[in-house]
Amino acid sequence: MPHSWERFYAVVRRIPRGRVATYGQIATLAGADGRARQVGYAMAALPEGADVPWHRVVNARGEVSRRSGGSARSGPGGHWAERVQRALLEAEGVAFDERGRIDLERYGWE
DNA sequence: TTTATGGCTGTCA
DNA sequence: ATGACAGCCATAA
Repeated sequence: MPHSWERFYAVVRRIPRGRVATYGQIATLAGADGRARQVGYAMAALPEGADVPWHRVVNARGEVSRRSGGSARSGPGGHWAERVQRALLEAEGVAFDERGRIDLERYGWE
């Protein structure tokens, strides 16, 4: 696991329970402004069981991004991730609207 | 080395 | 509001 990703993970670990942050935000806070895509990459590579609340990271529209790969594992990079992510957030009190989107004005971090 | 490939994002139609 | 496009740049091959 590349060292550069640790910076992203460190920022994600600071996201408070019940709030969400965008990829771009993570990149900026990690001192890598404009590298949102790398953040997504790092999340997808995150091993299952890592002590990083990856589910609190969503895209700029406040929705859970679709995974492209076909991995069947239930970890961050698998198919089930979308469902798991939503379930974990709802369990923390984050509300999704009928379209599966989060109100960033309300649940956004910072 | 060079190329391809993205859990993205801002802008514009 | 949604969808297409073009930048973005670290990894992997």
